[in-house]
Amino acid sequence: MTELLWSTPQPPSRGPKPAVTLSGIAEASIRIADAEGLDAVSMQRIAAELPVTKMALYRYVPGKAELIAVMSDLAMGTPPEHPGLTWRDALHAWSTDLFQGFSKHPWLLLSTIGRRPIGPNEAAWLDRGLQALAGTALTGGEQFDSILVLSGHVRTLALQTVSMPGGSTGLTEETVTTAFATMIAADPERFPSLAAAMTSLEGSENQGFSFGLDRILDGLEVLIQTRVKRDR
Amino acid sequence: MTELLWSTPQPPSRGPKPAVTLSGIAEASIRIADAEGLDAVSMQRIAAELPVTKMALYRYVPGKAELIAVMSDLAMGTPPEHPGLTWRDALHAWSTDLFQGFSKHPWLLLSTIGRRPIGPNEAAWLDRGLQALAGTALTGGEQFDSILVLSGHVRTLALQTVSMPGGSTGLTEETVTTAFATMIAADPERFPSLAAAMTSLEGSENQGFSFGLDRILDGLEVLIQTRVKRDR
DNA sequence: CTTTATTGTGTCCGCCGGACACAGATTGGA
DNA sequence: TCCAATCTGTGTCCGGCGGACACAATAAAG
Repeated sequence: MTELLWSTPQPPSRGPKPAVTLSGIAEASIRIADAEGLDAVSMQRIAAELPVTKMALYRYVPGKAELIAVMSDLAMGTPPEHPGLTWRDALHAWSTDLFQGFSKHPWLLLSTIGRRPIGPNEAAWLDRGLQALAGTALTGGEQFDSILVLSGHVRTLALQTVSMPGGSTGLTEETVTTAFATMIAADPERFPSLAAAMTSLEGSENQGFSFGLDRILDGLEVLIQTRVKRDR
Repeated sequence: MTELLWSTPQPPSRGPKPAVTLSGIAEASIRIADAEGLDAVSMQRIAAELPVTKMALYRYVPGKAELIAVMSDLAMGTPPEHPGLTWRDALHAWSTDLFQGFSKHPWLLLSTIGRRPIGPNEAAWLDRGLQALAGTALTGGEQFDSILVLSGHVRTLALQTVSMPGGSTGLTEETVTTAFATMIAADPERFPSLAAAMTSLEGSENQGFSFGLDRILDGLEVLIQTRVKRDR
C-alpha cells in the first residue's frame, strides 16, 4: 500500500497503451469528493468521469482504500513556505495553512482518520511543522508530540466548522445547536454548568480556532522557556 | 432525530407486545461494535443477535444513522465525578476519563465524527467539563472552546493509540511506522527536519497524551492567571 | 508472423440500507 | 361476545456498493 503512494510506476513496454493514469484517476476522485462529498466517490462514479469502465480502475489500484490514500495525499498538496519566522509564528502560520487545506477539501477530514500509510505530501507537511521547532530545545519526541497536538486541534476545529457537501442528512450547524439548546433549556438543573455557560454565550462570536491555537502555543512557550533557562 | 436520543417512548396500548426494546437493540449493537468493529454493525448482524428479523428493527428506529447515534450516546455512559479538585486537576481527570472511555469503545471515535445531534450522556460529559471551569474568570464561550480543545486532543491521541477491532486491513502500528521510517530514511535531505527528529527518537517512549494535555493546561493556566491579575 | 505481456470489458457474487405489502397479535369499544 | 382499530414482525424486492474472474482486444518483442 505504501508503494502506490511513494513510487512513480513505469509505463510498461508491451501491451496496449493505458487509457488513463493513476494521478488522473486520483484527480477525478478529488473532483467528485469536492463537489459531492466523499460518500459519492465510488468506483462506478469515478469510472463515469473517465473513458474507462469501473473494472479497468483495478488495473491501476489494488482497491478502493488505496485509491483513497492516493487521492488524499495528492489533495493535501505541498505546504506553503514561511521563512524567517520565530517558531511560534511559524507554527501559527502552519496551523492556519493546514486549516485552509481542510477547508478546501473537507472530505480530507474523513479520509485521513486513524492508522494509515503516510504519503510524501503528508510527510512534507509534517516536516514543515517540525522545521519550526527544530531550533528549540525540545527533543525529537516532544517535537512530534507538539505537532500532533496542533494538527489535532486544527482537525477538531475544521471538523466543527467546515461544512461538507453531501454531509449525511443535511444537518445545518444551526439546526443542531438550536435543537441542543432546546433540550438543555428544558431542564437546566440537570446540566447546570452547561446551562450557565450557554446563557452567557448569547450572541458571542465563535473564536474556537484561534482561541485554542493561542492556548496551545502559550503552553509550548512555557515549556520552551523553561528549557532555555535550564540550559543557561 | 434528536427525539430518539432524549425521549423515553411509551409502550403502546394496542397491538402485540414488542419483542425487543430500543435500548436492547442499542446494547446488541454495542456488543457487536466492541467485538468486531463499527463496520460489522449492520442491520442484519444486529437482528441476528436478537429474536427478530432485520426489518423489525425499523419499527424502533427510523434508520441506521439514528441507531448509531443512540448506541453512541449509550456507550459514552455518565462521566465519573471528581469533587473538590482545582480546575486544573479536574480537567486532567476529565480528559483521562474521556480517554479511557474511548479506549473501552474505540468505535466511538468513528461514530461521533462531525455534525450530529448530541444526546444526554454526551451533554453530561460536556457539563462535567464545563463545571471544572465554572469557578474561573473565563467567559462562557472561552469555557466551551477550552473543552473543545481538550476533547479534540483526547480524540486525536486515542485515535492514534487505541487499536480498533476489524480496523481495515489489519495494519499494526509498527507496520505503518517502520514503512514510514524506511521511506524517510531513503532520502533524508527531502525531509530534513523530519529525518532529524526521527533519529533523535530512537527507543524513546510515547508520551503523546500527557505531553499535549500538560501543554494545553499550561496554556489555559496562563490565560486564567492573566484574568485573575486583571480582576484585582 | 507469432509469441507474450498488458489493458479494458462484461458478468457474476455477496452484502448493504431500506421501501412496501401483508399476515398475525392484542386491545378497546359496541 | 365480536368486530374494528392498532400495532408488530416477516418476506420480497430494489438499487448500489466493492470486488473476483474469465475473456477479448491490443501492441511490442522475437
